[in-house]
Amino acid sequence: MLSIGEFSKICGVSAKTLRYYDEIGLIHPDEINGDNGYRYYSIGQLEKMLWINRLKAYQFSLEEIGAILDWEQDHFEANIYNALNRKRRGLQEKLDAAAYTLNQISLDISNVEKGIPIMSYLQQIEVQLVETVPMNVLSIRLKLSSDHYAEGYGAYFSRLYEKIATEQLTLRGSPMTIYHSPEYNPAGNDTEFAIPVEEAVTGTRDLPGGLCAKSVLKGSYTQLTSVYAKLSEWIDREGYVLLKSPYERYVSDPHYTLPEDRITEVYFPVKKK
Amino acid sequence: MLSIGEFSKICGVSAKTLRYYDEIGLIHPDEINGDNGYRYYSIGQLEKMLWINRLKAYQFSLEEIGAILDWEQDHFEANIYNALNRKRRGLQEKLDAAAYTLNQISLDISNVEKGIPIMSYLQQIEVQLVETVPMNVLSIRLKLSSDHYAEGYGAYFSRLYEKIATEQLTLRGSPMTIYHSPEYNPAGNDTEFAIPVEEAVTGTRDLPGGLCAKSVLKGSYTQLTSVYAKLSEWIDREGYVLLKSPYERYVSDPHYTLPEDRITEVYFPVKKK
DNA sequence: GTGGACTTTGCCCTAAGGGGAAGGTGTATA
DNA sequence: TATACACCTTCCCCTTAGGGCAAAGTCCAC
Repeated sequence: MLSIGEFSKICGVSAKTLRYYDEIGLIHPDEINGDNGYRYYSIGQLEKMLWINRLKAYQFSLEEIGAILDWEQDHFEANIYNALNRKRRGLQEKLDAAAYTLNQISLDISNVEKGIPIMSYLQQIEVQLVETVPMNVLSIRLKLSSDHYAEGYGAYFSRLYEKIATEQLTLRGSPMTIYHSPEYNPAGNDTEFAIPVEEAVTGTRDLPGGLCAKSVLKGSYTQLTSVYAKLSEWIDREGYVLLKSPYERYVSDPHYTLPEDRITEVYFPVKKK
Repeated sequence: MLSIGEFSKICGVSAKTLRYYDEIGLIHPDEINGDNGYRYYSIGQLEKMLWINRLKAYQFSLEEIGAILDWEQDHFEANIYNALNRKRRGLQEKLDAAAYTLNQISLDISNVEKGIPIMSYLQQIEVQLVETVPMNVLSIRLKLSSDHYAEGYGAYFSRLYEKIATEQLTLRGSPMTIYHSPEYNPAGNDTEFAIPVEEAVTGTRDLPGGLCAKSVLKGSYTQLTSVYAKLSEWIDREGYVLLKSPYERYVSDPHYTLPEDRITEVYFPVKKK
């Protein structure tokens, strides 16, 4: 039997952590001295602890790890296979995001080297005043959390496209999303996915036209808030006022376009103050 | 002026977060209504908020961001240049670690596909019983936190090598570290860096030889705890007992060897029970 | 027998907000 | 003008995965 200190040293896990894992039921010492409460771990528990460490390295939460350890033997292989694959996809996404961030920070650094102020890219965003025409759109409106936004984009637009295909409707433009939420909420925003179509059928509604401040974003969606800020600043400076929910028009399909090549139009419906 | 909800929507930051940033002094609303406490943000504050968002994306902590916002104009460029470069290095390291983890998980997945149990790699670790000879070692012993371990390795061994060079000592083997801590502690472990030399001078000590259980690790140091576990299991099964602190011998220099090609020997000084 | 090393529980703390309650306020509409 | 409802406020508790520290008890080697 190994004392908590010995077990700790062999596994590279602090004694505090081992007590915590005992508390949450992840790994209980094989034996606890009834008199003094001293924890004693068996040699055989080392492998379990290594397994926990490995799962931790794969960024499973302790709760997930607890569930994995509880899995029965019979479906273990299929379960772990699925869990590892899911986690791999998640890690890959994080890796891609990190690579993107790294690229961004490198651009900022080279700008600083050239003496270009970091936030000066805002000045490059151009705003025009346009008159949009009314449209008939097929749409779904729902609360969507921002971290599921990418999936949602695919899921809901493809549902709309499916309907357009099966009901043989006539496509009239690029897909759009309209943001109805009064404030930004990471847990879920009131979002409407819409695609312009010719026919007025159930599920379609009229999207009124009118005066809009418009900007075109070339690049990743992470830059969208900058465009929003720029548009807000512009309508304020030019004496306009936001009339209703902003919307975006996706000129390039994100499924077939690299983030840096995407073109997105942002519309702020406005009127003169 | 923008209400907290409007400001929130434009910046993509929740109202809750804005109140929190107000509380910690990161960004105060330009105006607060004295009667009802309503927060009102100016259009001009949008750019500051975008800047904060950008720094957050670069994984600066809110505390760091607060400090950056407080920097005076005169040294701003040099300061931000250094800060961004530091952060870039940090992100790159995280990226590399994530890539390594991703590779590991992929290996595990392919093992599961082949029906090989994930933890079966432990069976591949071989243990031998060896008799080590006494050595004279030049050493430094100190508390070293595990996240500074890699730097420490470089710093302390190079200090030892420098002394060997300046005092013209005779090298007698690969560098080693001896782990004296009774338990693993992420905040700092009692670690001794040692290099065998011929001459007994100040700063050297005798490293007694004796019976050892020994394993050779080929690969990244992240696998070290597995070797420790295997050695512990082995000495228990074979009826030995750990006599004193384990130590490692770095056969390949990590500066010139890729993680997957490194060779490290792990010694557990033992005696028959 | 004693000293020092080891272990126990208990309490508070972390970063960056999220959730929800209770209550006050602004404004569009009937 | 009354009202409904959307919006805003503060307050309090909760989250992850433990770390730090204190007070007290215990083990083992000399």
